[in-house]
Amino acid sequence: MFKDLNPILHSQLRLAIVSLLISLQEAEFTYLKEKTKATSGNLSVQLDKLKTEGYIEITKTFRNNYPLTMCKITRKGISAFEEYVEQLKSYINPG
Amino acid sequence: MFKDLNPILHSQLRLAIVSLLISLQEAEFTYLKEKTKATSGNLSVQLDKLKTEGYIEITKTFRNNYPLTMCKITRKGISAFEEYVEQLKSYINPG
DNA sequence: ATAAAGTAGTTTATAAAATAAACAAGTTTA
DNA sequence: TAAACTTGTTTATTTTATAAACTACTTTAT
Repeated sequence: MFKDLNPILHSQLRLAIVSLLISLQEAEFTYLKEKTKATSGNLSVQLDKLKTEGYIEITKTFRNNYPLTMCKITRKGISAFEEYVEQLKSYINPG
Repeated sequence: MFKDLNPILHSQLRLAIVSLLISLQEAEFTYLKEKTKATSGNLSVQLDKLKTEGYIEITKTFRNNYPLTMCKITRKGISAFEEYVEQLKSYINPG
């Protein structure tokens, strides 16, 4: 009847992050922060969860002397997102 | 870009409850418990939250000597659900 | 050269939510 | 009349989300 919702994706901020990365492939920390309107701390924590789950990859470099954190969606992240959407449908669509 | 997700509905159990009530109009506590596979305690707490929010009405009677708790969706609950689905679309659909 | 302000984050502490365990109040069955 | 069952509620615990505080370094102004 109701499929279990992937708890990693069933979070407003993590869902927004993954949603952005799905369409962009990759994005910078600061870009994600601006688009999601999250605080740095919250974003940092949620990115780490997504990374731990293998849904994104994080690479740290420098640009113009400043730290630059790049986040990239993985294949696992993409299919988890697609599954999550299917799970949601079991709640949204009657029957 | 991303609409805020109604936190009352952005919960696996509460979403399942409301989803069921949307199609049935009303349902008994025990029925909801069976369909959602929730524990009684969890169901009790979440029904109370939905009631407090005005999304459902709860009426308590007896049937065959046993307590009978009936839950009914309200107009407010219906429109909150519809809004929630719209909010979700801003995450799911690119653009 | 150095203090003040800014960038880009991380870590830790607090608040909120979900869940489970324990309890209540009765009913039925053996 | 005791044991087991029904239908829940309340309280305690765990998990999760969020915010506050901190780190580390850079740039700008003095």
